[in-house]
Amino acid sequence: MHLIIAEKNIVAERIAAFLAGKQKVQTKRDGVATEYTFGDTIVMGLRGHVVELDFTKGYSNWRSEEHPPRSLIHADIEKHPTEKKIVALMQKHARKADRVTIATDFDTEGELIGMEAFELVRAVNKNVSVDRARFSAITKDEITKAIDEAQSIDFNLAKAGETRQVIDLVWGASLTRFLSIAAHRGSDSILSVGRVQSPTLAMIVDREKEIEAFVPEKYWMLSLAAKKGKEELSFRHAHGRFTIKSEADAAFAGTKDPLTVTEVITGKKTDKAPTPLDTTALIVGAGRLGLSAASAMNRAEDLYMRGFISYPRTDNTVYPKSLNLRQHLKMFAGGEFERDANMVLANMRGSPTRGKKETTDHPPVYPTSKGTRQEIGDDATWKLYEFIVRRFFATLSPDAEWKTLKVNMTAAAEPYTITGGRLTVPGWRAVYPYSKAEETVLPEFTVGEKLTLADKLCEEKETQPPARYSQSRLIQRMEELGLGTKSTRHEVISKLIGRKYIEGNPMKPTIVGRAVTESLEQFAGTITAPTMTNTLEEHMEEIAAGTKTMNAVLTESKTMLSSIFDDLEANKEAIGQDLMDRTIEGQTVGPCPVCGKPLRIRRAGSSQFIGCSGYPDCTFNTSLPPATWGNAVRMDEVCPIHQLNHVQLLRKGAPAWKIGCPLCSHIQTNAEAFRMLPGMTDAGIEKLNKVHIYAISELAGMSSDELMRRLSIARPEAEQMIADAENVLALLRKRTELKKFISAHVAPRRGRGHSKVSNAFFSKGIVDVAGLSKAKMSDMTSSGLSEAEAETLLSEARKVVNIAKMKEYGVPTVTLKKYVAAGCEDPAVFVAANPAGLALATGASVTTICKHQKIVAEKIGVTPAEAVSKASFDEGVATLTPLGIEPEMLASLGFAGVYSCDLLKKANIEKLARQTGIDKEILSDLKSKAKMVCGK
DNA sequence: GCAAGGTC
Repeated sequence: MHLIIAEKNIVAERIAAFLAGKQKVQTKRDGVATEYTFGDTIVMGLRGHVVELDFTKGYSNWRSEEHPPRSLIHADIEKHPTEKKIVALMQKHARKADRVTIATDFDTEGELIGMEAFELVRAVNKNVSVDRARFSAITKDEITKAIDEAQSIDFNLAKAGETRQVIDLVWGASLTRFLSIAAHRGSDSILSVGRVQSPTLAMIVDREKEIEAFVPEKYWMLSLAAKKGKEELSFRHAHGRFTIKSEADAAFAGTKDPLTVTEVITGKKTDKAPTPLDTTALIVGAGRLGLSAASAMNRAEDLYMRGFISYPRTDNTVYPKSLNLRQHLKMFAGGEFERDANMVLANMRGSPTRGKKETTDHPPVYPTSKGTRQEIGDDATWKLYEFIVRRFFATLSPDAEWKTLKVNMTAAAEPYTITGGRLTVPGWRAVYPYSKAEETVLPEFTVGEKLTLADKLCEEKETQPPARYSQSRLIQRMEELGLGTKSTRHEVISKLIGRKYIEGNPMKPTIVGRAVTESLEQFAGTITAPTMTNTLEEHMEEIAAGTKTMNAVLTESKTMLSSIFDDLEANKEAIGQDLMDRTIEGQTVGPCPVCGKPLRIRRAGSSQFIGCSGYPDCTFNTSLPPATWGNAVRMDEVCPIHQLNHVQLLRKGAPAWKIGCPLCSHIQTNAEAFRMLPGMTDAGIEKLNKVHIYAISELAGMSSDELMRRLSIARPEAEQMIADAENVLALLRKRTELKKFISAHVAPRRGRGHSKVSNAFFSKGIVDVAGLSKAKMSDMTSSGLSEAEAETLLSEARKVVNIAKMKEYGVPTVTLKKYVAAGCEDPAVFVAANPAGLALATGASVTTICKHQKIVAEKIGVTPAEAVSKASFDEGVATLTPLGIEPEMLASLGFAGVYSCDLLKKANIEKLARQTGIDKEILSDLKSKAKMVCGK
């Protein structure tokens, strides 16, 4: 049997289809593992790497004394299967195979993946012959030829790939652990370091520093408006930017009639059609459509898996010869792009455009089938597909041609100029609207022609700092520097965002990102420079060429890392302290208004607040919504009044909740409460704020001496104020209680939140649960509640009030709970209830019940229900036992005063049915049973 | 819990 192993399922499927010819291919799928069988051949796909490198067991504990970060440099490394199902399937077939062909992608990583497969195959079948097929396009001819002329695995090339794996793991893991431990960072906030991510982060940090250090310079631009007939045209001064004001002024003064055309230059310009799409160009194009790099790649992956486009991870910018371009244009017949496709077919350029990079593993990204808006569904994904289609069209279309015109003139002695352009041959631009071509059509000019000066202008401008990186710009830079690969660049950006190293769009570093970069630059500069990748690649080439061994390269790399650790360990305390000091900055929002020490965002569990770092000497604090609404983070904006950084709450998948200046917001929230003080005005509130009293609770808790001193007022006034504040505070507490009560019993609806209902109640004078229990129905329905909701709320409120009363009268909590469960929390209902019924319903002793009823009855001034003695109750209930009555029914009977066989026999069925709600027939049944059981 | 590289 011949086993063919491809890098991915989709390639396996196509290899099988090509090789099977007319034979039928049998597909067997088991989760992620799929195999394709025809004749004596099985083709299966891997999922890229199916094994992973990791340190041996003892190194998994980060804080192990025995294995500190440094020890990872020389730790043993093992390979673990990560795709167990696929490995199992491969080994199952390998056992029976007499030929195995590795058909992974034709690049370094593909060779390594192939070697991994080889090792797994040989582990179960020592003698099987293994060969390697290399193909640069997945077409029938290429594949057939590659399998027929299979070669052997290039172990040197694979070893080169493995060297990269080991170096990345050792450097990344050891430095990540060192930095995280030094800065006391936990599992959710580790400080990661890597050969690709660290230089990428450093680029963003560098750019930010350039922007900060930028000093804008003034310059001046001169222009004039000239009239030609009725048309007014704007000419620029030929000097361009004036950097010296006096020169600009002189030129401006010299700009006057007569205006004379001195030169008319016409020309032609070719506007080249764009080149085929590689991954980077795809991400850049998607960026213009408003997609992030990660979103673009996810959508492209989706389009690829559904067969709409070719493989989206490619560095190739040259279409392979085997690709039938005409056929791919014809496939758009009958669809949305038919007209454009026909136009391209009719005017196709001699050969398609080609970019600078040509690789052998995958073609450039192009459409592989016709999709409709409906099929593709998602709007953004459709736009991406359309872009790929139109780019494909553009690469097959003729270049565009422009006719250009440049007119020079003088205004007295000052030279001015204007340029125009007209698109004479639209070419590719007719099918590719993504880069706009602005036409400026100028009228005809002749040399010596005179124009009239209509206006002149001297604009003062400033040079601008360099722009922050957009995601696509950064990915372009990464590619230029050789950082990452087509498949990983966008992931690196996502990783930096996830580690909270960078934020925003365009991207800027966070304080943490900056601190980490600067620490690394100082102590482990190698890892922050893109040259580490370049050097590694050179070494890999040498290993592949056989001029260097893997071991030699690893030893050199490890020696270098060891000397970095000499430095790091010697400065461990300082590095850690520095990182901690600097990253705490992110939690600092500015000076405390009371004592001037820094205010910090503090967190304890899910609650968060802003507190003074001078605590406990200074207790100033402001509240923040709990972290379930989002983590509080500092913003760059600073409040001009309080010099505090603005704060916002960030939660995944939700828009940011901007709190603004924490003190402004604190003052605003508390102003409402202050206004409840009798005679309080806005000016009064301001006065209080000025002496650092920001909340009513602070005022209520203050000593009169302290208030007298702060406000310079007399004692009676201070005492009055504090008393008023206490009253307001008590009222507010009741309100809070009412709010809680409402949110517990009223379901929120769109447009009717809990606070809306609460506020409606407050405005009607209903401020607490006791008030609610006596509320009028009309007040409740006009507060936004339905009648049914109002009924429930009312009865719940009464219940709460009644329970409170019962407690107050002296009914112990434990028993009270039982009475509540039996529906007897209303004191009036409770005292009137038959003690036997209560005893049966609650299980409490009848004596205790009578005692409680007596106490409560006295308090509310009524006579309690007739007492029942323990003896008569116990005896009576015993006589009922043989009847086997359900406990619930027994209680109902008890409440109606029937708790013995005798009482049952004497009962009036009509009346009993009304009292208990039990069916008459059941009752008479019981009664006759009672007569039989009890006799007489 | 670390990296970067495959692929889904």
